[in-house]
Amino acid sequence: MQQSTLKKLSEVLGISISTVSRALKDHPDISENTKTKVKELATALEYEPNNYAVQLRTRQSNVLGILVPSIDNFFYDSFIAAVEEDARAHGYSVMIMQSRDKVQLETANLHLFRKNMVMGLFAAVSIETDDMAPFHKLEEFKIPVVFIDRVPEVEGYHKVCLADEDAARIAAEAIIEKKKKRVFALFGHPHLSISKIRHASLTEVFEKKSPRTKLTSVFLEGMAESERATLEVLKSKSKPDVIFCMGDMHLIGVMRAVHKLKLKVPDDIAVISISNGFMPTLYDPKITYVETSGFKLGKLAFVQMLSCLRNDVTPEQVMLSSVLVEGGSL
Amino acid sequence: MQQSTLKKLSEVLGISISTVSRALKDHPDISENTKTKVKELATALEYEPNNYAVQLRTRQSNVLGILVPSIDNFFYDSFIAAVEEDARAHGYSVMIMQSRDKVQLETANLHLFRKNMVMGLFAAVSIETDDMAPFHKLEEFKIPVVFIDRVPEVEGYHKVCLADEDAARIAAEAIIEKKKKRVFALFGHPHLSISKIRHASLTEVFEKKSPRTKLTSVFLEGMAESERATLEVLKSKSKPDVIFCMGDMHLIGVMRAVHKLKLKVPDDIAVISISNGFMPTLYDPKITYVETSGFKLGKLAFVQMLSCLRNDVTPEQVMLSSVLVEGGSL
DNA sequence: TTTTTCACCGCAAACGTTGTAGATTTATTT
DNA sequence: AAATAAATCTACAACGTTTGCGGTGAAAAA
Repeated sequence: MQQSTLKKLSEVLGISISTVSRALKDHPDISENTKTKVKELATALEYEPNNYAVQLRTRQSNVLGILVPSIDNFFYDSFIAAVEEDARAHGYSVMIMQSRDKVQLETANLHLFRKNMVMGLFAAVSIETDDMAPFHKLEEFKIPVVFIDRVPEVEGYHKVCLADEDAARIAAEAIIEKKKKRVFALFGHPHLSISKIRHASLTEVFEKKSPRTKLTSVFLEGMAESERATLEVLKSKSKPDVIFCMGDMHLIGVMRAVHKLKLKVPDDIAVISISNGFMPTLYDPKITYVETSGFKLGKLAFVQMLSCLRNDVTPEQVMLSSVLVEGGSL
Repeated sequence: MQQSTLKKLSEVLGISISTVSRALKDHPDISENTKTKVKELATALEYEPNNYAVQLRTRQSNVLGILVPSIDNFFYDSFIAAVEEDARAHGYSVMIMQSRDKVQLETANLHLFRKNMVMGLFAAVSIETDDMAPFHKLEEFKIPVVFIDRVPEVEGYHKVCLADEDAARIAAEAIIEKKKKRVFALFGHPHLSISKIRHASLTEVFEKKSPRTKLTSVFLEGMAESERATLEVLKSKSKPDVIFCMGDMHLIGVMRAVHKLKLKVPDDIAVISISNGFMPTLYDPKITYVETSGFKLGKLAFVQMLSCLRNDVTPEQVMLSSVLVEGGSL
């Protein structure tokens, strides 16, 4: 089975290729008569413009890139789902790549994005990322980059992120409200701004509003580490009365530790997390969390991308506000 | 900033475009001398072949399509992660689309895949899918389709799926082993072969090996439905002593119901599930499950795809065997 | 010396599309 | 009727690659 091409259509109708092309695009130069004839044949022969030829000619790929640490992640997959949905609706395709938190893979993927001439890129930086040069390279090629969630700390980039400061503040205030005094807080990799900001905000709120609260912070990745650290601290004599989790992975680890020690939530130990919203509902009682929706972030990032593509003047940074969802674990 | 092209390289070196092209591909016609000169300049000028031009010329897109009901799904996202990984390693890109379980979207996406000339497609059919014609269309264009997980029931397709029959059998035998007598089993949409097969297998094992077991089966989608149904049956007088869940979503719903009624697992009620392996570890005690790894399925599907692409003779259907992972909920 | 052989390289035609500029026909004006 | 204007269409050259085939020069064989 062969592809239909403009040439084929033109041969059948006995008119030139350019006329066919224009007829299909409703060019004013073409008479209504031939337009309808062309269009009819086009649908009959299931003509589809060859994307690759179009792109070669117009240098418009209509592909958007998404670079995330990993696809199989509660937060990023809902982000992707959101972007994919909107992209499709606007005639874009998406090309997804994973950095697996390796800067080497990240660079390789950026390279691929450039090679495939994506028209724009959504990116969450890897943990290892230090040098922004590979990203700059894209901008040299006029490919706008919108950073999401894990954004670079320095200025000069488009960023769409969660209101990290806010989220941590809300959590801190909820903890203070409940008169908890010994907080154990788990954060992600200290290299990420997202961790730093949340940590700084949490610390600050306690210092200002409840200076007598004892806050112990740890920075670690993944659920296994979180479980280990939590077990340790829960068995120590300065046992906390509330645990704050920066993300789902921390929460899972924490809850495993809590289960292992047969502690009751929230009586023996209170728990609060920042989360996409799914994980917290799996426990009993449901975990109280500050919502940070990947889906909403995707929607927001997409409008930002659109205005970048249109070369609109855009705010450099937009934030997605957060809200406290009470579960019963605090 | 401009793209480097063969033309540019050829102009700098004062040789023809074709020589440059061949030099970069180690064509035997080209002398070592010019080869090295060309290659050096190419790296210096960061030459990258224009994908779209290559594809236009060679009609090889090196893109593989993945069509799943949704990306934000424990099973499919690990499947995607696996395929993406292997694809990248073999020089393919992947293009991911979601059917959202709507046949209309599915068809539209198949169309897009064709338009983008993917070289092969991994597909899990939507719940609504009845007519296989849109898939046939792809094969008319010589695009091999490898169905995964949710595969069509009829013959004549490449299928890579979980050993559904096996998985259900293993679960049934585990239940019999524990001398449970009143089974409440939740399955997915009755339209999907995956539901039918698992249901048939479970039923058969009980009939053969433990005819006195009372099995109540329901077919429903999603966690809310599962929760509702479970609550109902747990409150009824013929309360089951074990609940079988066909998938993670069922499990979550079931566990919510169990939590609501403050039942103890496994003493008040035992639970067993078929799962990717992540969800079951979140509960306390961990849920006993029959493992069905999306990641492994992805790896398996990829080799199947490779042999399809090579036009090897291939088994029509390959299965991924399952294994019981004991948690403590049974 | 002439012929053959080879290693090396260039020409030119595709792939399917779009845009510019010009060609043809038809309608309108003088 | 001739000249101008408008409507409709066509030719052609790109975009960057790949590839069959033909051409060059020099070395090897005659």
